[in-house]
Amino acid sequence: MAPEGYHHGNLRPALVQAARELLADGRDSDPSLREVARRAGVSHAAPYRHFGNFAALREEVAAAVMRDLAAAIRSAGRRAGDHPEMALRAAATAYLRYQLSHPGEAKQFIERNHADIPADSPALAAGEDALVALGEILYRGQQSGVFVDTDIELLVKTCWALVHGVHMFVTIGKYERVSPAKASQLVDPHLDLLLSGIRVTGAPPAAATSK
Amino acid sequence: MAPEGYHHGNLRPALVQAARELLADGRDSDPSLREVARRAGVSHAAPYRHFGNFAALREEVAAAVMRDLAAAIRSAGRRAGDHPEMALRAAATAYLRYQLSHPGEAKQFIERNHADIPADSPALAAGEDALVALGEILYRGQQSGVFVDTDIELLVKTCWALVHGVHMFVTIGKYERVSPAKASQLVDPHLDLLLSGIRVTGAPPAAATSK
DNA sequence: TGTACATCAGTGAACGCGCGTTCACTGATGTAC
DNA sequence: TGTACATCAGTGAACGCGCGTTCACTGATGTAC
Repeated sequence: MAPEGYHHGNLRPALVQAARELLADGRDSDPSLREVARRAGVSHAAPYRHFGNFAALREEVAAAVMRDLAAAIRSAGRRAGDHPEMALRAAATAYLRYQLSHPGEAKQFIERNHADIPADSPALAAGEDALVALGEILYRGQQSGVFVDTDIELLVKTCWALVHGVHMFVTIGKYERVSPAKASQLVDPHLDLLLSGIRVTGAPPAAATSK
Repeated sequence: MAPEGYHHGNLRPALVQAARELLADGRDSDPSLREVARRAGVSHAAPYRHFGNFAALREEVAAAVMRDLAAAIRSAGRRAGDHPEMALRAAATAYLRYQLSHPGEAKQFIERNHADIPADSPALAAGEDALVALGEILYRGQQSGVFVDTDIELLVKTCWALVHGVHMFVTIGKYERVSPAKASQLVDPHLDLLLSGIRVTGAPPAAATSK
């Protein structure tokens, strides 16, 4: 991959890549700077030639991961064709497929408190972009009368929550870990439910007063 | 709270309580054994009188938290009355209200990989109980024809994912953190959507063939 | 083409830190007489 | 009621560890002449 020797030549991206691999390996905790350096085959002081501190390295990892995730969602939606429902399914599947293909990589960055992240963070922007990509699909669906005409933010968050939750059930072991190619098999039944609703058609909504 | 002096007299539960408070305080990371002991006003060797190691203390914390969460969900569903939809709303609200009242407490235990937990773990059982409580509500709704008659596991996971996701949006700052009393205001719009579906009634489902 | 030298990406030792755990101890408690 | 003593919940010092960061260094690279 990269030339060996005293001068690595390509250390900065190699460190980011090493960190991503470690995230995938270690199911739980964050890799340390020293682990990342070890993985990249370099002394633990070497990263300081390329990053001011470990936080900067982590931030670059976050940005790379979130950009990849956002791109996966966006391009899946694009490839899916004109029907908004198919695009939604494709985007949802792309999210889960990314998570399955890159286990442990994105989770912590998706769930980071935005208040802890500088407003100009590329990772934050990429995360926002992923939501926007989903939002565009849903908005298109609203415009063409396929999706209900409620608050688009509510719609986006509902869909995101659903897919995020499906993956969570995989990570905690309540869904069997399937190959990324089969991501849609996990997601589709949930989407069916969300698309058509869980209340039986014709059944009366609950009275707003109770208790 | 507990008698002061050389002998604490009530240290075991005090340590669990201290750990829970630290989870709520520290937005992100786990408290250490030494932090917990400090918080309880005791030397860092004292916990070893009551727990074999730190993992055992953490496990007891997990069990206490998950039991409280499960109880909150179950009792809310019970209090909500006969209509399954109201019970579902109550349970969902109870989940979110618990998370808002005890910020940071439950998250990591909910998301723990079950494979890492001994099968006889009380924390695991309590987490399972929370899902069962939700499942009972949904099952009752199916029996009385209010909820669609699909796989109950799918129904449970869909609802859980939704509510879990709503809370995630709070923790990452994409929903304003409201007081626990207002939990239902956050959850209800999402439930409305899930109950009635996001596909416009009468709009044709997407063709199964695309691309 | 060959040499001198500046640049700078790497090294490895050292720092101070907080961690989980152990251990010999101390002192409060409560029971036996 | 008072004393002797066993129990055991606490203490504080010590351990070895991995961490992020710093620093003086070394050696590869590439440019100037």
